[in-house]
Amino acid sequence: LAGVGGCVCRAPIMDCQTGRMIGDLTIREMAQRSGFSEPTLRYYEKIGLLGAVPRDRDSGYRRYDSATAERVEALACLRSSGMSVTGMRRYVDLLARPDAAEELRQLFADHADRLAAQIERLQVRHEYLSAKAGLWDARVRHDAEAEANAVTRVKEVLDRF
Amino acid sequence: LAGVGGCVCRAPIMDCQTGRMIGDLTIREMAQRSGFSEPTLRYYEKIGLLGAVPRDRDSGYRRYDSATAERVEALACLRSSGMSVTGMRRYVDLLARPDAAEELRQLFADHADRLAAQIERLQVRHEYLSAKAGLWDARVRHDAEAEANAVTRVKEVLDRF
DNA sequence: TTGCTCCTCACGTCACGTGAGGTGGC
DNA sequence: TTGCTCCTCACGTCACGTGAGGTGGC
Repeated sequence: LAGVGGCVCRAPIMDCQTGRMIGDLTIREMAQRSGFSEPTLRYYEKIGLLGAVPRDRDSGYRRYDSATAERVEALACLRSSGMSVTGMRRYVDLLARPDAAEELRQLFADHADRLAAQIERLQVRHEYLSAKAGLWDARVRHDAEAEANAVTRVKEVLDRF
Repeated sequence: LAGVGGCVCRAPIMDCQTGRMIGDLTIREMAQRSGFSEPTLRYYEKIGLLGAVPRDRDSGYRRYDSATAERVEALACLRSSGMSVTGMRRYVDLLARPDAAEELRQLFADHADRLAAQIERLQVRHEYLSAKAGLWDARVRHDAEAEANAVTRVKEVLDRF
């Protein structure tokens, strides 16, 4: 993609080298970008979360265009904030409705809040893990004072759960 | 528990009102503290992750003492940083060995790093979700300028994945 | 020919969730 | 008696993962 330069048009354009539309992604690329595995992408398509994913004329292979890729990335954010597949299906259904802007706003705002709360919990857990690492480090070094301090630190973190 | 006050001893002591050892937790309390569901706690016990959970003499109900509760909380931190059940079993096995301090230090340090990386990714996803909420908010308000700004913001966040 | 990526379809797996049927103290 | 929490055990479910068997361009 780098070095193509000079193209300022927005319409899809063919890459002379690969014959693929520039910007379209293979399933492997889509998996890496989104964090979903390849089987998961096929699974989501099968159960109707992605609609019709475009295919390469010749090979029949999936080609994720920018619209599909955008949807996949939105789903990845919702999934990683703890939304179930049922919840994602609800999102996709809303997208198909022309009058659902307010519901969509609400859905994203809710999930942003949920994710923020989850991040806070994970930060406490992170402090716990590093306190535990410190504790075992003190034990490895046979440093009784550091161990006592680490024990105190672990207990303090536990109280924050 | 509040109002018991005045007790500075460390040994378990019986609560006159409930007949339970002070500090011991029911399965419901353990579930709330750890974030695991009750079935999950029973499941983990069944597959050997918790060893022998103490039982109430009379009722036969589970009573999570402080040692068990500490283990459950450690497992909760490892689980929420993405460790599999197999990984948690490895942790439990290390705990049983007297010479595994270095491995345990490494295990916690690794998982602290992993969790830190995960938190960073989630923060980007959070920005994406709130940018999307802003986008749909602009659409609800029919504010074309805000919508254009929101589109830009969403694209900027996407580039950070 | 080898190696690589992709395909479909069926079955397997992981980590629980649920529900039936039952107990024991206020 | 009712309501509440807890129990065991079997089966169900969710969200994929894996593996067999096959294709198509370098």
